[in-house]
Amino acid sequence: MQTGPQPADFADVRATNLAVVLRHVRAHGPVSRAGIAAATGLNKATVSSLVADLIDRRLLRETGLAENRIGRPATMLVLDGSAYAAIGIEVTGDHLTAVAVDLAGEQLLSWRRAFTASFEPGRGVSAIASLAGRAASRATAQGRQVLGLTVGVPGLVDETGAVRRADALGWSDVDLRGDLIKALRKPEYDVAVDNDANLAALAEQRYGNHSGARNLIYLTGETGLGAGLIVDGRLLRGGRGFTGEIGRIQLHGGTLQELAGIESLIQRALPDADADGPITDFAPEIARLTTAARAAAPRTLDALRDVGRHLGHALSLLTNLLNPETIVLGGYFVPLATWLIPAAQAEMATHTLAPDAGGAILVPSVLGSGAAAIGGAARVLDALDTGNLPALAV
Amino acid sequence: MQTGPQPADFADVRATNLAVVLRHVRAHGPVSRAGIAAATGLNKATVSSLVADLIDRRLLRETGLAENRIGRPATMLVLDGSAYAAIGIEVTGDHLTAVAVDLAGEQLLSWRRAFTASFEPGRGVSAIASLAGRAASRATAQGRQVLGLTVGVPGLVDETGAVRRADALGWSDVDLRGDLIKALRKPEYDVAVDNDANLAALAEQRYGNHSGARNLIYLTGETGLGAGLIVDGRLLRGGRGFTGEIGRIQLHGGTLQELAGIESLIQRALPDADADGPITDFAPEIARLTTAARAAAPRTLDALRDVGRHLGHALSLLTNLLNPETIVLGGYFVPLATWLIPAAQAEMATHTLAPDAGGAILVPSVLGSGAAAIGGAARVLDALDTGNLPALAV
DNA sequence: CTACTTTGTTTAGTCACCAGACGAACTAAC
DNA sequence: GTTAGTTCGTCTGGTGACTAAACAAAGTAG
Repeated sequence: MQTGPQPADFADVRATNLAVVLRHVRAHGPVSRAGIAAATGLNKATVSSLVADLIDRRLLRETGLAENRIGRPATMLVLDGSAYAAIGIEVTGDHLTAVAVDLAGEQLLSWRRAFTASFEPGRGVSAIASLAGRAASRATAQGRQVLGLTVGVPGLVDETGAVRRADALGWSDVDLRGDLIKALRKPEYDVAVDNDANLAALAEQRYGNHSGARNLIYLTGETGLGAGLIVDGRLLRGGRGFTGEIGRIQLHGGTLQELAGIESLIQRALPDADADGPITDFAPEIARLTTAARAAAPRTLDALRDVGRHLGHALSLLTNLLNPETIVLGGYFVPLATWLIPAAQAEMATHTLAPDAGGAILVPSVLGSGAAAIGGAARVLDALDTGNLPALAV
Repeated sequence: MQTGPQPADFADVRATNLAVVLRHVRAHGPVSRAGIAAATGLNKATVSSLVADLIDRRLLRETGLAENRIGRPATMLVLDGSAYAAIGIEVTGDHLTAVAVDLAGEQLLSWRRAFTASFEPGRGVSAIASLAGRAASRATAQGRQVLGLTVGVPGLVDETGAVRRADALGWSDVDLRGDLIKALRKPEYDVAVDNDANLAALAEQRYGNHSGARNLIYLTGETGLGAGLIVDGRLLRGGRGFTGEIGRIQLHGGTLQELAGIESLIQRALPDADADGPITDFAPEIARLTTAARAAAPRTLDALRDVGRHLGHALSLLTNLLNPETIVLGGYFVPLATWLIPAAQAEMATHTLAPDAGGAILVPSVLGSGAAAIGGAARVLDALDTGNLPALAV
């Protein structure tokens, strides 16, 4: 039970146990009521009552199938993904990604469109709201109730959902959550705004190769460099909500953003990088970079090794401070992981304990470029896992 | 309510609400039953029942005093510290500190004795057990029930209470908790072992000048250099429990331990420091150091400024990653804080956001040298605050 | 067809909380 | 001094959620 100042009552017991059953079914495939009772320690009668409630809420479904052992056959229960949807939107300097996910983890839609932050937040907010509105309409048209929307932004987001500072977008002090709620005309679903690295970490925890890890760090490799920190099973937020600002940390030679950011990497790894003006679209540059790396171009390999070392140094700091089990590289680091990871691991090994004594393993993300968007949906679905169920449909 | 796999039942509701009442009385001085009900939202009848239970358990006490407002006078309730005691022991390279604290925060005893780790853990364990046993006897002789014992060790302690590695003691793989339980002949009270920085952070959170802070970092300045990290109200433990190993982090020029550890500071700040052999007792050296600093000896001031800068650099990393509100300097850093803090703050200011935008304030500890011992007792008492009450006395 | 096994529901009981009534104890005012 | 008003804390009855145990349901084994 929680340590909070709030007292508990029956509703809390019910919510907790509903969540226990829901999580158990999600984690342990098709199960019978009796199986749930045996595994959770709840009484059979209680499980029956809880399951009936969850079926009413269209969160569980009976599969007609019976098991073929001795005794009365069991009616198996599985997650019913079909009634609800959660929407996540990721904002970067050059595009928006929207995804909708159902409870069973099915991806209902995955949209990507160009986006220009353009130093004028008003239009940016309109574009985000428009995309969110269309995603919600699509989900509704498919007969699904939208449970919530989370927008991931590369920058500092405070606890009220306001963007205090987002260099990659040129924004500061934009009440994104408030403006979105206005633009969406007070939707009945939940609206939240969070840092992109935080959401990507949640996505990895729920859907990644190392899902369920209680200690996981996600390192974004988008325009900015940020970290989402999950320690002891919880996402760290800190005093103002500004955790994981790893790009800002000072190493010998500059900040990590300067030493190992994507822009710096491109400029050092590609001999003919455009010297004039900022890069507006990174994807083709990264493609050229991987080609050059595969061709073993010395300058490219040197730059990748160098960036890997700096990342490794920064990750050794994180490892000494937070003792994670898993570190996931995301964004543009994923296609480059083959070259970055060995250098980073070598650097980490010299400054931290060995993996068998509490060190961390370093892996590339398998979630693709929209990790933060998926994480936005995951944040919404996580609410169900903690007992915050949708009201009964009438 | 918790997200754990455990289902909830009535006992949990009761425990949660008992803890709510207990915490409220501890935080808000003498209160009446009606006052508790109004503040917590619990029903008056429920509060009466909870209070009766807590009085039976000798955790609360009625003060005969009545308030002088209109209406029926209230019978005020306060914490009853007299029935229980919690014991904390801090182990360092050269001494043991034992404290016993009651529920109301009264320090019942504070012992300090010499200790030699001597590369032979067996005798060290005996010495700790002997001290713990005598502290427990003393508390029992005063009519108090001992609720638990926590031993703080400068080093890596895993989740089972085994010391995996403690350089300052020359220990590795010592099952300290198991050995203590054996040596104390399976005491009926709870025995735990934890990292000294973790416990000191708990002590600051419960008893320090910034008590109640939800985001607080404690930096030890004993033989080793470690950090206790409290983020979002919880102490971070990480995958193996090895968080806060800040001495091990690599900065330009060496590890933080090498750059800003007490030994390094003494050797650089005192021109005539013993060059031969390790320093066995730091206290007199620190005293000489403060004298030299007050006399504005250039070499001393330079060394302090330098160490302050390195600490500031390391703390800027922590601040960017964890966004704490408060950072507390402990151990031998406390008498030197006057000279260390300005340099550290200047360094932090250049690498982090300004305090008004989410930065951290840096202060010396006010708890004295036995902070980890006090924290050991605090860990025991924290169990009460989360509903883990002692069984009813018969 | 009978015995056995396992599932899931039903019934009765307990426990903790809540709302509202009520007695207790005191102040204020006439 | 009596009466009204206020606040405190307890008491009573009611509700919701869990549990244990009995039981009906639906199969297998022989």
